[in-house]
Amino acid sequence: MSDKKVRVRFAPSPTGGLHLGGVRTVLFNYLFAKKHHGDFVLRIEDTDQTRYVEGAEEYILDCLKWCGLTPDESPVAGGPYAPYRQSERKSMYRKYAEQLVGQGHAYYAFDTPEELDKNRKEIPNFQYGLAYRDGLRNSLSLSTHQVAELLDAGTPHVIRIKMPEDEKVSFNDLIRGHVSFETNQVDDKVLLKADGMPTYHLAVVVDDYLMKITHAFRGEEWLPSAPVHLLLWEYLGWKADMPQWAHLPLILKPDGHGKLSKRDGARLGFPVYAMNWFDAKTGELTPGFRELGFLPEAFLNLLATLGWNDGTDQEIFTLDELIEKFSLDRVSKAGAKFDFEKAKWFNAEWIKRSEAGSLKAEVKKVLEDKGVVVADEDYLLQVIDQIKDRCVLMPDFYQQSAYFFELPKEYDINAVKPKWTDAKTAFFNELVIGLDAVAWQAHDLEATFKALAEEKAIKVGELMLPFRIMLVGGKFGPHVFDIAQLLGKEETIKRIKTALTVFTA
RNA sequence: GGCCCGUUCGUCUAGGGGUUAGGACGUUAGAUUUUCAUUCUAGAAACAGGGGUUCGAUUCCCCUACGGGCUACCA
Repeated sequence: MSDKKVRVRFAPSPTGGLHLGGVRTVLFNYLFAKKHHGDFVLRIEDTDQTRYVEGAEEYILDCLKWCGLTPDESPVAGGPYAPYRQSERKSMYRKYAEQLVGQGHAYYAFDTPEELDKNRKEIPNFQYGLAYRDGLRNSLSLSTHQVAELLDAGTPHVIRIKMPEDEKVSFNDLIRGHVSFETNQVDDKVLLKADGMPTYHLAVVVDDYLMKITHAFRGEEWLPSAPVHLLLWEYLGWKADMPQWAHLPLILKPDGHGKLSKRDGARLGFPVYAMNWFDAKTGELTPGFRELGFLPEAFLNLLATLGWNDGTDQEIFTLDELIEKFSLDRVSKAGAKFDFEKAKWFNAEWIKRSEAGSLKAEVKKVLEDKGVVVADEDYLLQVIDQIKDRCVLMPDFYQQSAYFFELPKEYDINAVKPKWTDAKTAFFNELVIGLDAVAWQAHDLEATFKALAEEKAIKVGELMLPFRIMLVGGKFGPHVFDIAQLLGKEETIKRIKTALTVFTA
């Protein structure tokens, strides 16, 4: 097994938006594949036609693209093991299910869903298996003749695996170590549905085998069905090719307990999906990390450290670093509660560490979406350098930089008016004149400003805030003389004059 | 209920038979920033409980408790 080329797959069901945990599973798959110079496959598990959602597959592809986790093989990229949608592979599965029936490891079952519901309701701990299968309608309990008749009549039926009696199924999970199950406790899972589609259980085994998957990562919620899959690999005669399993810890709600769901996001005010997801049926929009203003690098970074660490104090990792350092044996076993505060911290760190140039396009979009005209991109770059340390999410760039591009929309008048004096009016009137002659550099501006203050016998501290409000409109932003320098002489003077009329009105 | 998995500061985690149990987010207090944020410094804050094993357990074993997952012709 170890000499085989590493091949992993992400196998989502196209039923809606892509959850945090889903992206983390993709990430771990991707990191593992790249680290071992293997292939990363995207396989769409659309075997449940009743749950199919229009646009979900495209959405998943878009998410992967945004994250930069491009599959080597996928429904759109194709590949040597196409097709990559299980619905298009439908015809492949039946023969394996029939093979299992022939071998005595599976059987036909004719019970209707209604009958089974009734049993579940009436019999405590009912499960279709050892204890009850003889009393139900299937090819184990019925005579060969009866079964043939039912089959000939086209009676709807499923194929179920026959769990063996008194056996222990165990395997070595890459994250959890030794895990074992008693077969008597596992029910006879459906392998092939009445509509001819395989269930996940059959499809995942058949496709992992056919696609030569070497390592299978999935959420911990799959652990209970692992024995079914193990047995299938064995019964189908493929045991030597079975991938190594790794069941990832779950991502939990920040408060209370349980798996994180999109409802928690709505309830607690943070995104759960990677990108906005619009449900055409309900008209409901579920917000995403991307639209909220997360950088994909930060998103990946925070996901990577949710359940994994490299053993050092390092917390900020680039994708390349993650590929280099990732290791399954450093993935923790316990579920992790999602912490949105820390998620934002990751984003702020990434913004701070990013070059203005790499932020430019996204910042420009943020500003233009708000109606701010960005005419000069070099100017924009300088603005970004001035303010990126104070932005946590990308939309913060609007609030933090709009005044660099247009007159303040409003002035924090309460911060200046109560203490305003005629002397200050005189100061700023003279400042306008004085400024006109200054070489336009922050430190020269500051010197001129302070000299004039001294001459007028006004404390500099009394003048700094009004000056800031004049240029910015509020009590925030970088050093005021840096702002003035960037704004330019003409604009600065204009803003002083404009604000003066407001302050003295 | 049954089965499976798990359990170190509020949260994410490091560590591992002998440590002042480390880091990060958040939080508190200071410093810097004539605004705010950043930054810096300091502080509070954890080994679920009970039995073993051992000279010595937070670390290894067992039990209990608690938490989570699964228990569909969904994935």
